[in-house]
Amino acid sequence: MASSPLLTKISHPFSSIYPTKFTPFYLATEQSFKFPSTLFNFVKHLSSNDNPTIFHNFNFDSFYANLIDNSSHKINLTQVHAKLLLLGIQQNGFLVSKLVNAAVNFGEISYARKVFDKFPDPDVFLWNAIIRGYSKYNLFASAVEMYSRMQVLWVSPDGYTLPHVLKACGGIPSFRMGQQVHGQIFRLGFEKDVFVQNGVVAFYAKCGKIASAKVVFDRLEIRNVVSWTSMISGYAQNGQPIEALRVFDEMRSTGVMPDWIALVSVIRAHTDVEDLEHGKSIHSCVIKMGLELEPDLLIALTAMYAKCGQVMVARSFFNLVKVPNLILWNAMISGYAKNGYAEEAVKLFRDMIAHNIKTDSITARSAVLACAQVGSFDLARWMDNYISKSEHKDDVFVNSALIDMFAKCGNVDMARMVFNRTLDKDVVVWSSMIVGYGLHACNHSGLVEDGWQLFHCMKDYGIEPRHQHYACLVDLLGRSGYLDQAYDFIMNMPIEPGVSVWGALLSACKIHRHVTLGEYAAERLFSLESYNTGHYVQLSNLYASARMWDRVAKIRVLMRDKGLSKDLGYSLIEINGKLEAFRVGDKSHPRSKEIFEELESLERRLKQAGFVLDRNSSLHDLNEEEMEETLCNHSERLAIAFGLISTAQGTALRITKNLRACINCHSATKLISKLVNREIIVRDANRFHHFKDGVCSCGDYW
DNA sequence: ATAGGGTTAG
Repeated sequence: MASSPLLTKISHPFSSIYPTKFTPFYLATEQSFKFPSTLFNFVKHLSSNDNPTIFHNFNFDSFYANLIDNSSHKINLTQVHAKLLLLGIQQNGFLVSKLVNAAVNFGEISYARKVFDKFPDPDVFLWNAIIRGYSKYNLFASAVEMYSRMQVLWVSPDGYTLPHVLKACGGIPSFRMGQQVHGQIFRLGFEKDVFVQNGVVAFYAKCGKIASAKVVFDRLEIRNVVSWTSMISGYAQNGQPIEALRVFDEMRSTGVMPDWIALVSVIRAHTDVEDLEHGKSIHSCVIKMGLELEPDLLIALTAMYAKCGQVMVARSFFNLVKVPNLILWNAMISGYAKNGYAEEAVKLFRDMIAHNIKTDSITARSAVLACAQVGSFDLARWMDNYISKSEHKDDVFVNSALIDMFAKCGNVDMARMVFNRTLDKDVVVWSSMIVGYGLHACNHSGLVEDGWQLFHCMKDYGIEPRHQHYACLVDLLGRSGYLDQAYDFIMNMPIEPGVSVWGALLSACKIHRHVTLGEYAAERLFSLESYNTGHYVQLSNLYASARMWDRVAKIRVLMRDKGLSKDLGYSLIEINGKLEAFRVGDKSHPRSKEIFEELESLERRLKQAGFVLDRNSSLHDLNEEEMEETLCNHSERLAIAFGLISTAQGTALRITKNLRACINCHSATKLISKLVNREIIVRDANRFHHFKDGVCSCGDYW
C-alpha cells in the first residue's frame, strides 16, 4: 500500500508536536480515484487501528462516493458501510442512498435493505432507492409496503418515487393501490411530469384498464417514445394487437422514432395476430436501425417466427442469442410443439436441462404437450419422472397436461395416477381425466361407468361442467347406442352445444348408422365450422357405412367446391427410441425391401387365416386390384411390418397414426396381433386401439 | 437514481 504511487504519503502538519500518534497518513489524489483497487487498499488502511488518520480538509462525500461508484462487488460496499458506521457518519443520507442504489444495481436487494434499516431517518432519496430496488427485481409487494411506510412517516414522494411505485402496482397488479397513487399524483401536481404520467399509463394498461390508460395518454402534452410504447404494449397485452399496430403507425406519423423496446412490443403484436408479412417489415426496420443483434429483439423475433410456423428461421435467431434466457427457450420450445415439431421440442427441452438452464412452469407445460404429441410411452414416463422431481409437480396446468399426455400415450392408468396425486383439482384437471377415459373407453363398461361417475361428482366438488364434459357424455351414450338419450341430453344442456358435442353425436351416429340424426348433427357442425374437413369426412363415412353412395359423391363434390381435401396419412413407430415415419406405399425407408417382404408374408398369412376385405367402406369406386393395393399399403401396415422385423419376439408395437384407422386395416391388425402373437397399440386421430389375440379394445366401435 | 418490452400451457 505504501508503495502505491497513486497515494501520496503525507506527513501530518502537526507531526512534530504529536510525532507518534498521527504520522503518516495518505492522501488519495484525483488520479487514484480511477483505480479502485488502490482505493480499497486505502480504505483498509484507514480502517486499521495502527493508522489513526486525520481528516483535515478531507472531502468525505466525494471520496466515499467515488469508492462506491468504483465498487465492483458487494464486498466493497460492505467495507464502505463498515467505515461509515465506524466513523459515526452513517447519518450521511447522500452516501447511504448511494450505497443502497449500488447494492440494488448488484442485485443485492436484501443487503440494500440491511443498509437501509440501519439508517435512522430516511429522506426521500433513500426511500426512492429502496423502493426502486424492490420494484426492479419484481418484489412488488415489498415496494408497495415500503411506500406505505414512507407515507406513515410523512415523507412526500417525488417524481422519482412515483414511477417505481406505479410499476409495482401494475406488477402485482393492485388496481386499488394504483388508483390511490394516481389520486395522490393529481393532488401533488405531477400531471405534467412525463415520467410519472407514463407510469400511470402503463399501470392502467397492466390492470387491463386500457380505456383509462388511453384517457391519461391522450391528456399528455409531451409524448415520448416511452409513452407510445406503453400504449402499444398495453393494447398488445390486452388482446388488441390490431389496435397496438395502429398506435404504432400513429407514433411513426408523428415523427417519434421507435427504439428497441418499442420494436419488441410491435413484434409481439404481429406475433399475436400471426401476421408474418407485416412482422417481416418490422424485422427489416430492426435491421435498418442496426438493432439486429440486440438480444431482446432476437428473442422477440424468435417468438414471432416460431409462432408463425417458421421454426427453421426462428431457430436461426435462437442460435444467435448467446446468453441463456428462459423466455427465449420457452418461445422456441412452444414454437416447435405448436407446429408439430414435437421431437425437436423435446430435444430442446433436454438440452435446456443439460445446459442447467432454469425451467419454469411454461417450459414444463410446453414440454409435456410435446411428449403427448410424440405419443411414446417411454418418453411420457421419463417426462412424468422429471416433473415429479421438479418444482412444477404441483402446478395444475402441468398436471392436467400430464394426464392428457398419458391418456394420449396409451396408458389411462398412469393418467389416473397423476389425477389422484393432483391435490388442487380444477375444472380442466377433471376434463383431462374424463377425456382420457373417453379416448380409451369405447365399449369397456367399467371405464364408461368411471366416466359417468366422474361427471356426476364434479358438481359435488363445486365444479360446473363445461362443453367438453357434455361432449364426453354424448360420446359415451352415443357409442353405447343410446342415440336418443344422447340427443335428449344435448337438448337439455344448460349451455349452447358446440362443435365437440355435435361431433361426438355425429360419430356415434356413424357407428350405429343413424343417418337422419347424423345429418342433423352434421348440419350444425357445418354451420359452426364450415371449412373443417373432418366434419365432411365424418358425414361421408356415415353415408358410406349406410351404403348411400350417391350422397357420398355429393359430399365429395361439396368438399371439392370448398377447396377442402383430406390430409395425407402417415404412421409413426418408435424403435429403440427413434421415431420412424411411413406414408402410404412408402418405399423411402432404407430397409424398404425387407419391409415389403414382411408385408407380403403377412398378407399371405392373413389370406390363409381366412381374412376377407370389407368392400363396402367408401371404396366402391376402386377396382379390385386398386383396392388390394391401397389397403395393404396403408401407412400403419408398413409401420407394423417394420416393427415386426426390428423388434424381438413378443415386444409390443406402439404406433401413432394421424388419420382415423380404416376398417380393413383395423380387422387386419386384429388378426395380425393373433398371428404373430404381439400386442399392437395404435393411436389414431381419435383414440387408442389395443390389439391383442385377435381382438381390439375398442370393440370395433371407433 | 426514474418510466415502456419478450415466453402463456391443459
